[in-house]
Amino acid sequence: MSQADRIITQRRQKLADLRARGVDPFSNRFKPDHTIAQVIEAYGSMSGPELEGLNETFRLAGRIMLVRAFGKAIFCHFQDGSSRLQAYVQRQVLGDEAFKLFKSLDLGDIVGFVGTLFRTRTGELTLSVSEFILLTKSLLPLPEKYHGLTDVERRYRQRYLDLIVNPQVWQVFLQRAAIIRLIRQFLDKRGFLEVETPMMQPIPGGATAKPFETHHNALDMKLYLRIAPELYLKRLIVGGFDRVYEINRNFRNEGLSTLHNPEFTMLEFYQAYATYKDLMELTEELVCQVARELLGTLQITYQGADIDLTPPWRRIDLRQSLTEIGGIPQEVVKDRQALVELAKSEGVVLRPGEGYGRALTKLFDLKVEARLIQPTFVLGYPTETSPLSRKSDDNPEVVDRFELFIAGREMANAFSELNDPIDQRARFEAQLSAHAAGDEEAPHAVDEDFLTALEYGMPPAAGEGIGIDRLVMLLTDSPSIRDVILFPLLRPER
RNA sequence: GGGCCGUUAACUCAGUCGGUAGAGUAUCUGCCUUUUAAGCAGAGAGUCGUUGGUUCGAAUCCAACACGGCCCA
Repeated sequence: MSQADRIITQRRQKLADLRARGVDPFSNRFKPDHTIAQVIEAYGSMSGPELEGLNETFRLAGRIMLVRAFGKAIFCHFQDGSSRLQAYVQRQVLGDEAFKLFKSLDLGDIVGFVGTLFRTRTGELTLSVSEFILLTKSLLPLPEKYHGLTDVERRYRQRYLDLIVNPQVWQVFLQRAAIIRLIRQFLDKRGFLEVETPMMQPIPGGATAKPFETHHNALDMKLYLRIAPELYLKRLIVGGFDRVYEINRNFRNEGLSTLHNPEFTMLEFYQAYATYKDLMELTEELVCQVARELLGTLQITYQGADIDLTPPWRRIDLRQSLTEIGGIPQEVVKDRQALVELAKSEGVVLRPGEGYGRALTKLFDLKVEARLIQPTFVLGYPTETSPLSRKSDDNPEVVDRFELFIAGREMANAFSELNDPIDQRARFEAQLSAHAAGDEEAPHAVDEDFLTALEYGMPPAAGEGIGIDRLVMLLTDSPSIRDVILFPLLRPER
């Protein structure tokens, strides 16, 4: 018999023995009156004599993580969802039978304890146990007590195990929740209304990406998981909600990487009577407020790089960045033909209908993006690659748009919204021909209802999307998007 | 899709020139009432990712495949 089978057999035997003795191995008759963190918070600084003078019993519950057993006494550490505490169990106190039962418990079992607080010889706050009750028998052995679980694949596949044995992982997800909470507070305070718009859409719009397809049986219709909420949020701006936001999942049927998960969380918000310039300031304030509240500083370190979030952030024109940062001579950047040739020589594949604009943004991805470590707004995006953005009043070839880069990656994308329905229709139709020419990322149909909404009149507005997962990566110094998503997509095991 | 790396006991990892499997933790047994990855003594525990190939002999060399990681597209 393999060791694994043997351990499972032993534990199942213990389970049967417990039942035979009338002990419920999955009892739910114990209510803790404190969390461990509450106990540490309230009593962690008291001296031994002060603790013993308390004359108070505590009811605590948690999973047994470490055991140091002697002949007639046992020390163990147990943890709940807040922290970890030592318990001291003595035969003299519990009696022979209960002590023997406790000795038969395994690492991983969940137990309720009743006891008083004291300090051990080494000064550790400890619960002196007068009673205990088994709450859940664990049938599988935990990973090693010291190294925890390091196998990256298992950590992602069995996140519950990762969380049990690697408490530092909690921190990231607690911080993730805090970041989202802080963003909500920030936006709520500024009069933004949180809304929920369809995740299943008949025409996937608002971005260029390959969508997931699904099917609704009763209506016998094809639906797509949304690639962005944009077109629905703008309908709400038409409807009169002047400030709206949504924090929710988008789905893109693309590859996986340390920066990409097929479902990811996006904040999108829209503000009537604002421009993309207003949103630059708002973005600075938002990110800085979150960083200050979360970390207490604007000087952060990401994977060894020092990043200073202090505003104002650098603003640079796309073309200028190609020259100043990407090292492409100004004459080449200005020369449409020469730039397209350069892009091709760098391996960029231009599809029918794509030209100078696409070459600009692709060369930016190749030559500039990774080098924008400090927060930088990039401006002057080509109209060709920005089908939902308002054209610049000064130059119709570029749009009123920025992207924000921090730590060499895109963190946000924002623009003044195109609210001219005639222009919008023309741009949709250009996308349609791109789709017909084989571009799977372009929408397959014109969203007529969205155009109808625009025809009723959408007030001038600006909108922005911020990738929450990437923001969380930045603020928690996490190298992979899988470290900030509880259950990242993995290929099934065979 | 391409390149590189990884996959050995339940966990964390060794394994030299190709000679037939090791440690620590965990588990089980015994001793032990202030331990801190407790200690001491003993025992059991393996489809070396899978499939083929080379060889007298493969965890080790070769190939394909699977899953994962990093980088690139």
